[in-house]
Amino acid sequence: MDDHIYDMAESLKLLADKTRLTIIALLKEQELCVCDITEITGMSQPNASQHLRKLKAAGVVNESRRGQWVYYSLNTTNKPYMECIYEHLPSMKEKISALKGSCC
Amino acid sequence: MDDHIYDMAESLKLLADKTRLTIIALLKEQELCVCDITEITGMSQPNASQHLRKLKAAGVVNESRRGQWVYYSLNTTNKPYMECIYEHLPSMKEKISALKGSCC
DNA sequence: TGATTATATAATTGATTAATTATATATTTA
DNA sequence: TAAATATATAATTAATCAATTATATAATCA
Repeated sequence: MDDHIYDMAESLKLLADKTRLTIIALLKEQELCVCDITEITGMSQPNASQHLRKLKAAGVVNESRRGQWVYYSLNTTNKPYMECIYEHLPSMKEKISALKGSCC
Repeated sequence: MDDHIYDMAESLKLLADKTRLTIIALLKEQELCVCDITEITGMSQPNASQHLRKLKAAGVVNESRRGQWVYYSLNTTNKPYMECIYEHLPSMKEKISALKGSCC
């Protein structure tokens, strides 16, 4: 019971960050590569990479390399207590459709 | 949309802490005073007080003073995206029933 | 009123962590 | 194979934050 609370707290720490929550909101719409995420958000590439690594380590996102590009997608089946958070994220459709896609 | 994500991240930071999550799990069972919480968890009184203050400032818990004692209760209606978290907290019934209640 | 109990606040300390800068690895293409 | 592009990792720095210690406030009771 104590372990469960500890695990929940550790998982929630991952979501309790503006940058990672933005990445999650984007990936909820569709899978994206790192360069898409940096273009949409304006964050640096190393910064995006580090946050994605943490999310992947916790099983929140899945990774798949295709050629030069590494695509990330959201794994919504991972933690049931995260569902209501995913559900209440704002839509990122507009930001994604504004993608120039100059990298991939 | 950016503001919403920022607000969500700030709110989630409150829950992303083992100590506060434990307090929330306890208050989900029933309202408790500060001395109950310190007795059940073994945390220090100033520590409990500080965490409760943060939770109250965010509207996560309600406060009511009755005599010497200040009772806290969980405000589950506050943030809809926290519902699934509250739902998946482990039961604290056993710990609460083991209360000696030597303070209040 | 003075002592006791319950709770809150303030100051300090140590640990955690996000972002940046610099560099390394991996894949593709000329 | 060399150059270019995409991504990852490492090291550093600055900021945030939890817990402790010490002290203050508030309510009750003798």
